[in-house]
Amino acid sequence: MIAEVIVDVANKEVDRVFDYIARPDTKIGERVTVPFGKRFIEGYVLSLKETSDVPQENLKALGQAKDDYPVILPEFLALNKKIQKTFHLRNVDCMHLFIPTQLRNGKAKPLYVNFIELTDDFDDRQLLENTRKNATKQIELIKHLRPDMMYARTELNKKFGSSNVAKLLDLGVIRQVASVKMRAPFRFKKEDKKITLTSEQQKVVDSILTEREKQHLIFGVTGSGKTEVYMSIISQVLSEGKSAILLVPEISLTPQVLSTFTARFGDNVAILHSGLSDGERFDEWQRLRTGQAKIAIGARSAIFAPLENLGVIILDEEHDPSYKAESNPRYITHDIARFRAEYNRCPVIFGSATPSLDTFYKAQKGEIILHTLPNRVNAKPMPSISIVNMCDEMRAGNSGIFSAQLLSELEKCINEKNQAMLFINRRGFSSCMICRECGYVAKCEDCDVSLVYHKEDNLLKCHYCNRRYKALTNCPSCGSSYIRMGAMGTQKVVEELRARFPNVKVLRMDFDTTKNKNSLNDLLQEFGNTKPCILVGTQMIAKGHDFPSVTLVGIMNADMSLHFSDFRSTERTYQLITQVAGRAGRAEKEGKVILQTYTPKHYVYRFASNYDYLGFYGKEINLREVAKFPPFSKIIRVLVTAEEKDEARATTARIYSKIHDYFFMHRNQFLYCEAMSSPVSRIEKKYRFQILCRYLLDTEPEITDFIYDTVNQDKHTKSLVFVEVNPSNMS
DNA sequence: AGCACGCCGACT
DNA sequence: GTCGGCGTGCTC
Repeated sequence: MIAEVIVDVANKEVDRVFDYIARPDTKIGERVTVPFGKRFIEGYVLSLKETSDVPQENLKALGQAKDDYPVILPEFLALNKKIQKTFHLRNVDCMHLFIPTQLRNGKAKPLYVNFIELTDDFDDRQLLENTRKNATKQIELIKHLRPDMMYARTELNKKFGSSNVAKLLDLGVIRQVASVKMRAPFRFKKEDKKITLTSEQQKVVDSILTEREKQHLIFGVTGSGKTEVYMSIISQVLSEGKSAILLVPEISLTPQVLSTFTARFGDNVAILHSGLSDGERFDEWQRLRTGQAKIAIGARSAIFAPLENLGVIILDEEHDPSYKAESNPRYITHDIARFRAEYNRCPVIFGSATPSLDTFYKAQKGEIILHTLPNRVNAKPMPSISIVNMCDEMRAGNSGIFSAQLLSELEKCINEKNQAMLFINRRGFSSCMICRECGYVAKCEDCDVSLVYHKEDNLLKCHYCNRRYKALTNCPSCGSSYIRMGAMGTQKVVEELRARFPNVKVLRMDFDTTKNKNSLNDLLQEFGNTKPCILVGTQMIAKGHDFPSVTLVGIMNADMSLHFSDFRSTERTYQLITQVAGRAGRAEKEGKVILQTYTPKHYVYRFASNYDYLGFYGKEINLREVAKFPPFSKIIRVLVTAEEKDEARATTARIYSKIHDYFFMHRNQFLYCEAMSSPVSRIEKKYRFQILCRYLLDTEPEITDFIYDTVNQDKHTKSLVFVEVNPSNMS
């Protein structure tokens, strides 16, 4: 027998199948050691076959399997091709997605814990003979131990003293057994709480369960009880002996969310997220792999949970950007979910209060079945959103960062001993030009996206067509010289708050203050227990935390994400506002949202403040269609980086000329194709150039493939070349 | 990626 | 004469 093996070498050159003479017991999907050149490396068995095209004398024998069972499930081997093709990933990188890194690094070892039990032939007489009468602790210990029970040695050491335990071990009264312990990161008591669904929720559950082989979108406002729908569907598929995957954005993997699920499903839940230690993560993976746990809950990468016989895959907060892996093995979780669902013939459920335009567009076309939950379970209205025009504030002589209205609401909130959250938009601090008096924002005349200021040549550039404009010193609309790049830090806001409200606790939550594993939870706990209190933070505060005492939410600079030079910026802004607003008035108290902006007339605010998603969608999808942006086109960015500027430029030019030839022959499908220096032209000592293409979707796969092929052919250089599809971060 | 072979400069 | 620079070529 011949085994087809993928070797674990991250290089395009060797990223193909190598044939080896198989062992009789070789299993498909196993991790093996193989002789490769002069050394021994790790590989994965893709398949077995009878004969090889490679001359017999060149074949080497397969080494030993590295694990007790094949680590890669048959499903993943089947999906491998599909994933590779859609995301143009290397074979090895796919394999790495399928198995936990801890296993590869050999870092995950089972945790052995020493247990103590009574020896079999133990009897009371022996006890009395062998222990001194005054050894009270030892006698106590023996009385404590029940036959047929095991006790963790560390516990006994603590209770009775380690010397006493050792003494009894010596005497042979008790003995020690080593046993593998599963490190369970979060365990909550299972409660038999019966959930009752509203008729609306029940209808969604029923209709999804009758259309099992389809994709579904649950479009439900904040508080409409999507979680109950998920749990109900998961219960159903579990009762059929199947398994389930629930994906949530990393940031919302809070103890609150986890306890909801573990309370319902107990040990059947395995949790995969970045906060776990290597050992914990590996154990959770194993519990899934061995069938001890049938529900995987986790962030993006949990889509690769090693579960067989899937009954449902759920992506909660479907619009969340974290579902797109932006670096190294780049993939879109939605697509992987679809592939797995097709393989398992089970439903995929996307859930969101503000679905991404891509997903909602598919729902409109009928590719995805749309379910709507328009009402909140507690029937409370959403908090009111008032829009404050910061230009008016400026003209009225208030050049500070807080509007008069926000200040007075803050005061009121504090006096009533409630809590406030101030949200700061950090996205796109890489500078757009905005007039602080009239709200004018420099935009490209051809593309209707904000221009980006390039410091090195003092120009404004459009990232989508490369058109250049002179940097502005005065506002072209009102003549004011108050035109500048806006960026506001959490720190500054906190300082100003402390100065204005010296007696009020102000907490800061951003990337800096939440680096440690537990600091996020500590911070949230502190916020939960302090009243009154103001929490200042970025994106993070927008998600999933329930604080019943928050009655005021301030959005400091709503524009920032709006004027980011990205065709999705309006969509993002809408989602952010809705999400942040949802933090106010969660319980009995009524909530209020103050939204500060320099461009109050923008349609996104009108729709967002009325919670009118459909209105927003209609307007936005129209604009996308007219301007031929995704989902009506595809944008590809080829990024070239190199230490030497000329090297990078030359590589870019070489690739560009090939793509450009192709572009000329297929003019009708392309919208444009340009080479330029990257917006941030140098990062980490490397010069960056890019080629941007935008094309219609008709003949799409061929163009995409062509671009990837062109890039792949250009090896031999010192440049690194990356291809990105519909990139959202263009620095 | 590694690790070989391979063909040219400064050392005992 | 030899040790060693890293260019290029192969790995079932």
